[in-house]
Amino acid sequence: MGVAGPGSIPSPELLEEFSQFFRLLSEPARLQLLCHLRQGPADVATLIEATGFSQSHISRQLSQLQRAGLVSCDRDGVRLIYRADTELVEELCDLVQKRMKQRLQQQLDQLQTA
Amino acid sequence: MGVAGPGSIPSPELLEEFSQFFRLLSEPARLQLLCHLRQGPADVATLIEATGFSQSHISRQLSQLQRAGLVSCDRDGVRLIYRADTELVEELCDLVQKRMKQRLQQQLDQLQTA
DNA sequence: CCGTTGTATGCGTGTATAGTCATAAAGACC
DNA sequence: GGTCTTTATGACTATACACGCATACAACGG
Repeated sequence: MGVAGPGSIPSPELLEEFSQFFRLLSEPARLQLLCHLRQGPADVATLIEATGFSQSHISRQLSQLQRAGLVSCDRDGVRLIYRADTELVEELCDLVQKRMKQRLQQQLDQLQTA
Repeated sequence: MGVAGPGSIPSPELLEEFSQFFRLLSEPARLQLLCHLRQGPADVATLIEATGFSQSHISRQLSQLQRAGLVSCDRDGVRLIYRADTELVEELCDLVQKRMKQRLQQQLDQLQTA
């Protein structure tokens, strides 16, 4: 075992699962829906209004998020009320944002040193 | 402010940056490269050998990862030795994996209850 | 049962990009 | 300079999928 650490290489299947998950978050539309839902549950009409996307598009994106367990919904009569299901996305975004800040700061420092 | 929490909706620009970042991780090939590099620095030939991808493909993917600050490289003569630059990716994958396990466990419990 | 409202889905289009091959560019050695 | 090796890039193809339109399907009210 090398000095670099014990982490071995994930199986192709796991790699595929990870990438599929990140793929969900790689679309601004879906990220936007998740953000709206983190403010509290909302029905589809509200989400359409908020995002400006077509009903069919919203419907499809929400299905994908639901299959991944990131959102779920209750019926209110014929309406569906969606809600975000985990803080996972926020935690992920927090990590990424922290790293983005860090990088920008480094670049700033380099410019000032030079 | 609602009871749901203080988190406001990110600007479209930030949303775009997040999604671009996650997009990088949404490709098994890139994830695979990152995993290999986490085992320690490696030259391009090794990465080609390990992944089976063409040289041009590897080169492009590494450039993308480098622009995002996830890898960097040193020259050894004409060779480039790449290295992973942050633990961010591991942390992200750990979070996702934790959540995956959690979901599977829930589904298991439901089946056993029913 | 029928209309109305809200959600899902088949289909088509456009765009982005993964991946390859051929080739150019850059560095090392003679 | 010429040649060899390693990396980068232009051109191309194939595929995935975002997104909208039209429409089918489901749930409620009369």
